[in-house]
Amino acid sequence: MAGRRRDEGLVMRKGPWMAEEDEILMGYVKKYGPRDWSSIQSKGLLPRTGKSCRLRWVNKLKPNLKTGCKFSAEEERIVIDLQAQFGNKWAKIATYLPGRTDNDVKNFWSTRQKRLARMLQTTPPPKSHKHEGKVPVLREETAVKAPRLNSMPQEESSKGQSSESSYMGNSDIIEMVELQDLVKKPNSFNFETSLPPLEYFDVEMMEKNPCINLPFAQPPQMPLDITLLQESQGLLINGVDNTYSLGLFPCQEALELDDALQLPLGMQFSDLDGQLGGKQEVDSVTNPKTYIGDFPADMLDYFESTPSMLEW
DNA sequence: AACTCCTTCAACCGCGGCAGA
DNA sequence: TTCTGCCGCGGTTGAAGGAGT
Repeated sequence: MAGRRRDEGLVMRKGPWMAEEDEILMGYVKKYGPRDWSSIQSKGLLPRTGKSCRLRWVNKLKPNLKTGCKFSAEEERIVIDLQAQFGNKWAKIATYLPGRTDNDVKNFWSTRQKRLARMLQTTPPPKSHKHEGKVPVLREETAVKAPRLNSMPQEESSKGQSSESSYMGNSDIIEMVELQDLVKKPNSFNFETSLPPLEYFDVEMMEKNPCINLPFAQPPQMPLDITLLQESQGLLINGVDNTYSLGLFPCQEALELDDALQLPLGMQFSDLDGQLGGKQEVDSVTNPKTYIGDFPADMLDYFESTPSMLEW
């Protein structure tokens, strides 16, 4: 749908970029650097607005972009942490993710939010199951401490927060809502105010096992009885409760987690393996040697490059 | 195979901030 | 001080492709 429009007397092209246009734009940036975008238009090099050229460069042509590469677990964790801290400041968040653009982060986040919202609305009740009605969920009796990323600039963390994500605020504390309240009012909760931050749900695990993390889709019939020790609350943010993390755990942590989580009815952390979809997770948990190898390859890129590499 | 629905992502739009005239 | 133009950001849209039926 490469439409055209009149812009200041010139016919401006819109829509998908052609390879020739990319080449011209690359040539311009190579010669003049990524600036003065409007002069590309005024010089008649491309029938595109300066904005469009800049966007194309930033999102697709810039070197070292991880285009077409899914977000790794580590990147996902970083986005979650930073979104909690900065709110929807995608450009700022993207600076912590080498090779990712604000558009990438934004799209990733909205996709994730949609998935979460969908699951929270449509999760079917679990079929016949030996733990039916005894759903392990987190009970938010205490506020969960949310540690900051070590790399967080102090100057940033002392600043005011974005409007919609103030729960990390200056107190450094996420105030989780009382689960009982959610259970009482399954149809009246408000995404903005009533739920624990959506990003703290383990999306992948929830997709595989709707019964595990969704107390409100089907109110449990037994008193909920999982508490988090302070140590595991820290782990919760640092990886244990994050996507993929249950499958990435070395065995020692897994054993400790059994104790920390106080799973109901004699259930052990390792019992979750079956619910997590199979042997691969079991191996990952019980065999520390597979621990590192299970990380997505591109996660390591995070440690290999720095934001400065992307700067001109 | 055909159709529908869903997900992903590239690209556009509108707005606000900033700098220079 | 005001105006103007440019840049960057966040929100939104729509096409393309995949998944499901």
